[in-house]
Amino acid sequence: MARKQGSHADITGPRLREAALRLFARHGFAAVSMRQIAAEVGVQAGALYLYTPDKQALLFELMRGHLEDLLADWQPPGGPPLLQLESFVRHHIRYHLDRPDLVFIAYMELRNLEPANFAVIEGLRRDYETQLESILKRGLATGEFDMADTKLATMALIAMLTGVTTWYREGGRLDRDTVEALYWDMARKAVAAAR
Amino acid sequence: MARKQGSHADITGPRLREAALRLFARHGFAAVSMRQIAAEVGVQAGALYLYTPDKQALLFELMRGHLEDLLADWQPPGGPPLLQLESFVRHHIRYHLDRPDLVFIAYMELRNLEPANFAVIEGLRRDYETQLESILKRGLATGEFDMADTKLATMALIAMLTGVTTWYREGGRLDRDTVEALYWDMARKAVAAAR
DNA sequence: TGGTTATCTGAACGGGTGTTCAATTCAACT
DNA sequence: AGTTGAATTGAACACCCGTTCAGATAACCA
Repeated sequence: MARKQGSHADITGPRLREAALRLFARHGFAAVSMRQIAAEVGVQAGALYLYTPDKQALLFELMRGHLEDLLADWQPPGGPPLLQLESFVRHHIRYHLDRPDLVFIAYMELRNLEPANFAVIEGLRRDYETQLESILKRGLATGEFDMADTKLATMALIAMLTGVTTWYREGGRLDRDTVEALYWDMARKAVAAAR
Repeated sequence: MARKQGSHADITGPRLREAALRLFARHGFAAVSMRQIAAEVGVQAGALYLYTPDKQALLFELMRGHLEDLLADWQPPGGPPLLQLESFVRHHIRYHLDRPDLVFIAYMELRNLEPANFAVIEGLRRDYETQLESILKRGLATGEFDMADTKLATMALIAMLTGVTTWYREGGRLDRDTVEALYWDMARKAVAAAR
């Protein structure tokens, strides 16, 4: 029963990535089989290999795409470090709330990447962290911020912000704008210089 | 070749839990087989079932033990909320730095718990979060703290603190006491009332 | 209308999975 | 010295894994 209506290649490809993303996020990479993904797509397992060389590449491409989009989607605005930090924090929260599944697997499935793939992903993640640390360093220099160690502060802030995906649920008690504002408030205070 | 030297039951049991903990943390629950664990213990796979009813129970007991220990190990001291918060934060950092593998699987393997087990673990985790939130609420009442939402602040602080396990390495640039002090500094500022 | 080709099926491959259990081994006790 | 029984082996069970590929299908092109 192939080729039922028009070419399926441009439909099955995206559907494969969507199904893999959802299932990996829900059950974990190792716990999901190619046959489960195929069933979700509505196809036999063999057909998936027209669209991905193997299961590992499926995971890697999802993570790489996510991190590259994250990096490309934010450019530091001009202005004082405080304004740059606000832009970074608000963007981080918004971006993560929009893509909970991608964020989830990008943090959870690092262990399941082959060494070469892991190195690429880790590099992209470090690039992202460096963006934040640069802001903190600049703010430290101007005296707007105060912290004993910019690297630790970077990790602490990113962990705090990324944690939003573990509890935020659409339609819950707090709306997205409020969540964004409250995280920005805490982040700002955490690194602020005493006035 | 059984019973080589003395009774092995009180040796194999703990070794099983240690091996499972290490392997689960390193490769993930779903990616580790009972045969791999058995090899680490130095025994055939069948023998593991003298010490655990099944693989799921192995994971569940590790997580339950960790969270129960975490809850039992800290009692709020008397005194003002600021002092209680300091005690909580410092204890959290110390406890997590001492048990990186347990912390890791307790956060990463929730998806692999059967529903009944998940409910237990989630309850324990909520109990722990409630301890922190109580402190924040009290400090908000006394005016020592200032935050718009205690629940969000609780989640943000815990995420920030727990994140220490993702980057801290023994013998690294910062020692444990410094790390503890710097996290306490950020946590304190993040919820502090403007002076 | 007939041939071409992208798309997919369905079976197969070698191997791994969690779990069970009869049989075996051997320290300890009588 | 003989018996007991805790501890373990090793084989077996039924099933699932990622991946490959010859063959079937059907939309498109000449």
